[in-house]
Amino acid sequence: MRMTITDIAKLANVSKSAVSIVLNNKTGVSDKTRSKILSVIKKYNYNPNYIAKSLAAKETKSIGLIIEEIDNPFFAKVIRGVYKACSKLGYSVLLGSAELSSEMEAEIIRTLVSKRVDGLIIFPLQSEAADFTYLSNLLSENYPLVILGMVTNYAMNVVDIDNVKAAYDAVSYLIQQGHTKIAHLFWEVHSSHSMERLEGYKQALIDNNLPINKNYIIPVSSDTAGGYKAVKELFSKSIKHPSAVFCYNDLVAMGGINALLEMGIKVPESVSVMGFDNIDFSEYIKVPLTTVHVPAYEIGKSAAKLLIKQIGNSPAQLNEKVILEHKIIERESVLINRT
Amino acid sequence: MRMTITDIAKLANVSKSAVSIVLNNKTGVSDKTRSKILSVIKKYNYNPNYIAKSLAAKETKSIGLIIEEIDNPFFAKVIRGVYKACSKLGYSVLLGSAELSSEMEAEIIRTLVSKRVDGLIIFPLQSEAADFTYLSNLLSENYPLVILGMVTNYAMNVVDIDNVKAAYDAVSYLIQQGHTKIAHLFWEVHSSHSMERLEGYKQALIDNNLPINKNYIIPVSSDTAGGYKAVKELFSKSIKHPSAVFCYNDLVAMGGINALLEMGIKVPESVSVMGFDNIDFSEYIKVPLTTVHVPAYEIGKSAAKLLIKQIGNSPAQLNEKVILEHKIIERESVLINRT
DNA sequence: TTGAAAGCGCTAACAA
DNA sequence: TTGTTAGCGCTTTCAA
Repeated sequence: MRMTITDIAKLANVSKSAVSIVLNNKTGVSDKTRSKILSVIKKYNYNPNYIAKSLAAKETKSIGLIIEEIDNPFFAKVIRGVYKACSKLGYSVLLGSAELSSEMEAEIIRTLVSKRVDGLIIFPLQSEAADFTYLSNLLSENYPLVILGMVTNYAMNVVDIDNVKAAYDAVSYLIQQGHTKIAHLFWEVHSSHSMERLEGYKQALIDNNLPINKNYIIPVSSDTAGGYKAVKELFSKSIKHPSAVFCYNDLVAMGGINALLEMGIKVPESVSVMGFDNIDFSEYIKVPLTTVHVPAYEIGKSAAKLLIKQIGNSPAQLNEKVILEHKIIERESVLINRT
Repeated sequence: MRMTITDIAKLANVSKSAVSIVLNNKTGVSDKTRSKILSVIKKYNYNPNYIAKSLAAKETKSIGLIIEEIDNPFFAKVIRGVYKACSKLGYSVLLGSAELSSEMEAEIIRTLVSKRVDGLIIFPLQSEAADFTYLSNLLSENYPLVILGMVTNYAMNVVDIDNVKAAYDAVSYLIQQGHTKIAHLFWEVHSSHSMERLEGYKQALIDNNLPINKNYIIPVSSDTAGGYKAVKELFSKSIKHPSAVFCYNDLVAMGGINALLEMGIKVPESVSVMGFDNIDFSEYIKVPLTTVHVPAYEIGKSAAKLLIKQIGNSPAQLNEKVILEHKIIERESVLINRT
């Protein structure tokens, strides 16, 4: 059987509390006792039961991280950032992947809360049905929470970029390069990122007195297949083709470029495509991607730091917004206006 | 304050044990009692404390997953597979990323064991110093364990492909295409994958009566930067240049191709390059990658299933090997021999 | 079918 | 500075 604190106490001829004090690096025992206990611990390679400690101390030093798809490079970076900050600050991370289902998301939250994570970082999905009721429960309990996206109507801690602005900047950039017919492949899932990027797209068009063409606003899944399919359809329709397409993310853009190339349409000579996220691979693809850089790793780190700060922060519920900077990365998928 | 099982018991006028039975879907209460308890639980939206349950029941329904780099697409896929299988079987996953440090790895194992995960899936790093002593501890405790790689001298559960064979096949393929001067960019970290792929490379050369040229065996970091750097150096040396390079993984291959292209060397016309892993992006890059497919997602899933099976499996310690199939994926980075 | 009680391995008052 | 004791919120015998 595994050793317990009681065993150690007996072996060292001290009380459990003395061992507990030593284990937690607190003051209250003499140096002699401490070193005696320490040596027993080392000798038997004693590894404290954190479950028992968690129950007694009412904290688990674990947080939950809920994202959509683990193997999406954007989320992978976020996860890494969260993990990095957490491990530095002594927290473990329990992973949750909702895979685009908000019921799943609610379910995951339930089990993680049940497992008493000290706080939660959530990339929120907004379905018409579910909305944020499950989040508002947590909020009303004062559960430490950081959201990776904007949420209206609730005061929450958020860490994100300004997606509206970023999309606005991206589309404005396209307009500056002389484009007037710009399509947008937006993420079909009703999420804050999806909606905000769409909004930024529209706003840029409006501010530049360009018409909003419904045929140019196309819902896609957020992966290469989504971009591929949408572009194939769009460019085989007998409508006036756009000269540029602004994509929800780099994956969509990659799929789109492949479709274009396959149809014999040159990128960027015939049509420009703009991505979003600046994932690691965006510079290695056939046409290195012009995109907007989203500091995913930093988002993860900031979120974790903010969360842990809030966990420490007495019962106070923060309402802090951390908005990180985005940046247009010029590569080769958008034709530069040389006029 | 949060509700406890005692609260629910009082509210429903029953004993704690009755509530416990209902909570765990066991038999031993009448339907009437059960539904009464259920309604109270629902009414108050009671969420059991899994920490307390874990302490009493001596299982956490969590497993630990320790890999090297979260945002490496190969590991991301493995993580996804593990997560998928675990969530289906009612387990949570605690993430650990060792970031190439075997001290880190040992440390992570320690905390995860302390948090009493029911089992561990580990992609093992082998440093000369640390070796597997920390694993053998777990083994001697009969700790449920699955290793994502081969380990000699210890009987362990492993899930992996046959890396020696896969590398052998890859290099043989290159030889079939007429290559005789084949370089290998191998992962500088002393891991089973690294060593086995190197071995397969050598064996293929030997079996085909080709010399092993030390100048052609180059240690690299396992990312694009590593491949880029190594190729730049190799092809600026005044030695006979290889006509093909077999890379530790796709990332290395991508970096290598970029270096080649930058130097004005055509891929595959002048030099062929072969990857390993078949990550999602390998088909989207400038020269779509010929590579060996590693079923990362399935590896993750199998590992999780095997682990959970072992967790259930009384005190028995298995020594099961699950070797998944690899497969050469022909794309465009290796020139096909048309003779 | 029910309930009482002991115990899981810790922490944290409180006394000594 | 030490040790004793009462929980933390569950599960699980064991009687009733």
